[in-house]
Amino acid sequence: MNLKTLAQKLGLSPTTVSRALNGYPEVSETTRARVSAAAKAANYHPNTQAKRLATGRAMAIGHIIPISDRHEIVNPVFADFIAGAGEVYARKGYDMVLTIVPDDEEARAYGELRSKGNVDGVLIHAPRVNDHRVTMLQSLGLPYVLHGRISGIETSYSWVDVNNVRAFERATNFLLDLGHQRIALINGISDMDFARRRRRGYERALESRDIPIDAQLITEGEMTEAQGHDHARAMLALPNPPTAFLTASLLSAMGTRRAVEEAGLVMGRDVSIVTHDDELGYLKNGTAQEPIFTATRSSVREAGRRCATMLIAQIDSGNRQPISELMETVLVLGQSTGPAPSR
Amino acid sequence: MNLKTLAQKLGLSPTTVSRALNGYPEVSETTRARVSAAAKAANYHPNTQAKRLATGRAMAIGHIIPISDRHEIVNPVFADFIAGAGEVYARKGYDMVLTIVPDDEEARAYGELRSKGNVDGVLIHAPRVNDHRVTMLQSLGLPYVLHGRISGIETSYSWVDVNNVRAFERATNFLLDLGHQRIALINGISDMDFARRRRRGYERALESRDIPIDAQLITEGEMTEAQGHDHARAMLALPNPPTAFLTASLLSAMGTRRAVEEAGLVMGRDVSIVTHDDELGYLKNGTAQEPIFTATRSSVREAGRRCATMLIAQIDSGNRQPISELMETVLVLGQSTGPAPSR
DNA sequence: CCATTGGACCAAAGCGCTTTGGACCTTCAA
DNA sequence: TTGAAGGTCCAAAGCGCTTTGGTCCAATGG
Repeated sequence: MNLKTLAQKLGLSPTTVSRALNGYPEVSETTRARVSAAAKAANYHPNTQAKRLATGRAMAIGHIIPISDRHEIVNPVFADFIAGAGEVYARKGYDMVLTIVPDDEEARAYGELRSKGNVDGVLIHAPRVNDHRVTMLQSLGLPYVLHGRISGIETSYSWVDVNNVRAFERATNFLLDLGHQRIALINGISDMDFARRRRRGYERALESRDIPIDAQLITEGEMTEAQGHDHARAMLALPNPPTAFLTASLLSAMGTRRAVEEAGLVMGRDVSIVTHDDELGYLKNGTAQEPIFTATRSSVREAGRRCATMLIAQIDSGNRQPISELMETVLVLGQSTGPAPSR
Repeated sequence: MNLKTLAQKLGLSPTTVSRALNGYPEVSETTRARVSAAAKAANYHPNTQAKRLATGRAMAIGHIIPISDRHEIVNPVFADFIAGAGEVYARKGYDMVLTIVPDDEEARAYGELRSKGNVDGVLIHAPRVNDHRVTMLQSLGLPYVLHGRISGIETSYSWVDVNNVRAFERATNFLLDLGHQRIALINGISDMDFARRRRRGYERALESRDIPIDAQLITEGEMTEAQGHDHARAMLALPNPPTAFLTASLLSAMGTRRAVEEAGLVMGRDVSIVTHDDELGYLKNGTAQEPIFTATRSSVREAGRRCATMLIAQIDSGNRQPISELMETVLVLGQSTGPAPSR
């Protein structure tokens, strides 16, 4: 079933049918009703490719996922982000196009997406410090929104981000207020912009209380359970071990807890843990009422929604003025923190 | 830059340029070389929409992700599967189109995808018992491949699946061989076909040794850390607690371990755990050499690759003959299992 | 020497839609 | 009564590609 046959069946021209279905004013309400009824009855949906070609709009948003041996971007956070963005796309009639690409071909992939014209814009994941993608997209003229920001770049761009500095500054202050002096940071990969910002927040809190920063208490890496465990275990074996941990993800926190318990310590009494919680769908921090870990919380799915909304707004309006949105975290109290143990 | 201007620049007709770039024989090798050089120099890529319209092929595969409050399909397994499939798509020049849809609109979404013509085929995730999607797709005439199978359906269809029955039968036998008699199964949601099959494997092993199946030792649910923990804890509190657990995912296994340790027991000595391990990128079962959990292992990313390969083969060949592929698991030995404790 | 073959190219139609630039008719004000 | 205005519809020209059905010319075989 295509436009032409539908039009014939109705005794109308394709023009009129198209206009009726697309809500143009120059068609009487009675025929519009007739047309939409017939379209529904025939289960007619305009061919996407034809529509795209005619309008010059792909009605699709691209997500490029680099894949490498060293580094996993296909992570739980990504899945939830996608889900959030996808909700918005579906509502707005956009498709989501995912491209998996070896990370050394990422630049080429953006260029191709652009020149082949199969997306109207792209969403940028996991920006790194000094990330080159923004300047590349700028020169390509392809609309984009970043999930995160890029330290050390001067061009302005559109982004949605969590206030990571503030989140980790607050979390650190919270632990300091509980009397902890030896606070460890188990961070994400230092190359990642968000990790850099979290560290800054952590350091800022310590500095403001004149507590020296101990490099031994700061580690970074892929945010897995094993990482949390291994790093925490190593730090707990120090002559002067930390009494509190700040971790960058729930998985790291789970690993940290395991190390704590293996050391014969009790979480929340001997050792406190504060983590960042992305509110992933299948990886919950206890229940909403009773969190296990004290955590800085911010829904990554909601971030996905906002990124998508922002990008579509930019595309639809044709406005290339960079805009941005900073999401604040909440600090939820769980069972993993308590006053620093007295020596 | 489009075909016409490129052709003009070369002093050729669009026909010839198109043919040169698409490898048709009726063009001399010298002009072909000239054309492809010019195309590369001009960074020319044929417009996807136009190509699709002209060829009638979307060069895209759809994945429909239902989303609901009760049930999370946007899970870690999904992300890795997507990554595997996406690798293949990229290599073959296909796009991956993700559609996030409220689960009560899933059927409509398939129909729309079909009639709007934006994909050439779909990959079906997480089939449930008596899943209706296969019959629907059959009647839509849209090529598809299932990741998993559907118990209780008689029509034949194409699928890629892990031999879940065998995997869990072997795992159970392994525990039985170690002397365990009280073996618990912490399963995925019973509505899921894979969960049904795993249970069957578990029960089959027990039956073959005349060990009664104890309903108290079988639970099901979303495969999260919390589920593993809560279910294991409850079972360990039974008057006659299990000495071994079979879990359906690494997260569940981690939760189970936590419950074991909370109970003051030692994993691998007092309580054994065998889990299924999907070899997720960011959620590893220890290292390849030293697994933490004894596990039935099968890469879900590889399954994604095979599904994609199979689907594309079907689409390209036009062959609608159902085909299938059964992947066997390996049973890797970790530190989580040991002989049953003597009373 | 002529008909045939095959190699290299091209004009034009078509994919299914949108959109421009009318056409036709009714209504209304002057 | 007439011209303008407005409402409703349509024919046809694209969008950028592929593909059908050629043309033209050189080579080849009888």
